[in-house]
Amino acid sequence: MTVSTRTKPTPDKSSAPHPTLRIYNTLSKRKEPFVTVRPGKVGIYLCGPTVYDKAHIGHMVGPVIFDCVKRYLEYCGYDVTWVVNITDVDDKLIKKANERGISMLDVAEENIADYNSNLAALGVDQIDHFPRATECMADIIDLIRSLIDCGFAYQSDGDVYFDVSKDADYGKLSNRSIDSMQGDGGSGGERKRHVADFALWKAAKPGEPSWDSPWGAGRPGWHIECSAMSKKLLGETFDIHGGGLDLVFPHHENEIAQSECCHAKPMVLYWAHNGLLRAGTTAAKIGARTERPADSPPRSGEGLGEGSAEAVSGKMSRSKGAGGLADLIKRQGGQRVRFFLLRTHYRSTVLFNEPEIEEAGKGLETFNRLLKRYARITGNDFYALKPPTTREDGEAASAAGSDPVLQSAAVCRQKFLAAMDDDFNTGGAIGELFELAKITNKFCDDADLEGAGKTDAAAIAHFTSLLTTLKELSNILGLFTQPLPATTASDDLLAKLMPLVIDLRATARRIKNFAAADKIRAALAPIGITLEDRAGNTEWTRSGGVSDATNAIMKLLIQLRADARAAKDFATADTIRNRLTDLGITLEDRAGGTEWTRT
RNA sequence: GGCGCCGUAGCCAAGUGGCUAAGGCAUCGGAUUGCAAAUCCGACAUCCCCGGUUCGAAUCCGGGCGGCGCCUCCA
Repeated sequence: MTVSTRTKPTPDKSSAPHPTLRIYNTLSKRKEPFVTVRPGKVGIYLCGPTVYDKAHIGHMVGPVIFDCVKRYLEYCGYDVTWVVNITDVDDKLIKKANERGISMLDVAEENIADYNSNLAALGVDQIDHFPRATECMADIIDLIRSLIDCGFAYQSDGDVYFDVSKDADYGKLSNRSIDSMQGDGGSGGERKRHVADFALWKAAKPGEPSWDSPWGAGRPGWHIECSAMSKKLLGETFDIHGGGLDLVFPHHENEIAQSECCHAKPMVLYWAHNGLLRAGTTAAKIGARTERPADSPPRSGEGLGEGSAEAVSGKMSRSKGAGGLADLIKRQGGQRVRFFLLRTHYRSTVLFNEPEIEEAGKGLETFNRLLKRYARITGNDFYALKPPTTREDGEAASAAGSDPVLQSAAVCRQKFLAAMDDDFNTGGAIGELFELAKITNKFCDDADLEGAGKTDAAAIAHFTSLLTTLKELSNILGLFTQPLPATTASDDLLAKLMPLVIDLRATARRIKNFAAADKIRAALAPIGITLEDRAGNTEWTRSGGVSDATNAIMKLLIQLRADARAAKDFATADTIRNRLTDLGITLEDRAGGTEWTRT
């Protein structure tokens, strides 16, 4: 019955196992020591999006984790090639194109642009190849022809189907048997020999985009493109194949069937599947004030109406109303979203809701403050530090010091790497990053680096060493790789107004008018601005608060000027107006109040 | 029905046989501060329930209860 001649993976052709790294393999359902097909080289293939609509946050889980996987493997000394495919031929794309009266390609281009900008915002910049199905037709057709020649596929009325009964191993990834396959076989079921057979090539229907083939005009089935593209770019057997857990069956099962029947050798050494996102059970989200007791069960389907941007509970998928990734990034910033995704192990289900991202953001601020502290103390830029880029160099650098503080940093580094070695446990690794931040802050405090210790060259050198280790490790996670995005035009004005506010408060403090000083600080709080008094100056940060902080600050300044005038403190009132004038802002006192304009 | 995952503090989340069960958020003390913020110090869980294996289990096995995914397109 079966003609499969496949052999088991051949370890003798693989590299020696990495001494410490283990990866969970969906195929074996256990963690395995990491070996590669070719010594020192790693090929990674990740199933990318079908670009029929804008991306949602669920599409970012795979890219973010594999971005870290590549960074880590390169850090460990491997030469990594990472491929993410784009499916740009598909029923849904055709449907969307027809609805909008544009071509399938235009739909694809639009959504690829959206996908790419989302990747960029999350700092995913390690992808080497973005093959598209429409650009690989020749490879796809070759593979189908080869499968027909070998007897694993058959033509049927312009379609071509894969014959699962010829594949003895069919079902090994998703652990199911052909006999258990049920259903009517979906569209084209009557043309299949077995309900589990799946299309390799679909005959064109009138008006559909199509390509010429030995079986007539048509287009490829969903699964074949991945077999063809991975073969083209990574070879017949490659190292890691990733994708969402929801792709295990049928997509990856069918990829294995196609590739292994065609090549008579294993397709992939490690199947690595990321967990899926689930919408959180708390309702809090923009525009929806509904509160629900924490122990009250979510009701399926709630909040999925037209106006709802996100599902209240349940799986994150387009059909449930997930979406608006670009808006989410606009609100929260890409770094927060990346950090949020990395807090949890990639194989876990992630409960997604915006308050959780904000909570993650609070943790992130600990690091951003430490980076600013470094700049404040040393005058140097954290982002310009040049840490070791390989595990080997890092090992040598961290072994150098005998100082107890540097020793404890070395322990953090080791635990961090141990976590990454254990199936890329980014959550555990981030814990060590926090530990390292605490050690570093404590060192600053103990050595009084913001005071008398500022001139202690040895202490500053240790401080720099600690930050360098932080950079070495955070680079692996793709965090703090570059300064946060530049401010927008309105933020730009805000940044010019704040020194004036801070100066006014400083003056009040100098003359011990703490009531006035505290009034200013209290007024900033609802705007989302926090002040931090340092030796010599005051720093401010903004998070959350009102949307138009600039306008709120202007209102505050106008009020402060009015207060000063009422108290006959014309010097302060004039200072405010003059400095605003210098910033290009004109105040106009009218009967109903003071108005401001930008010139 | 078939296949599979999960249940650790108020919340998020590491740990999957053995030192005091990481870390974050929140909360409460303390140091510091004019007061704050930031930072540091300290407090805060015996791991869903029952039984079993073991010198020893959150971690392995069995049985419950609860939540979730796939089996149709999905990252």
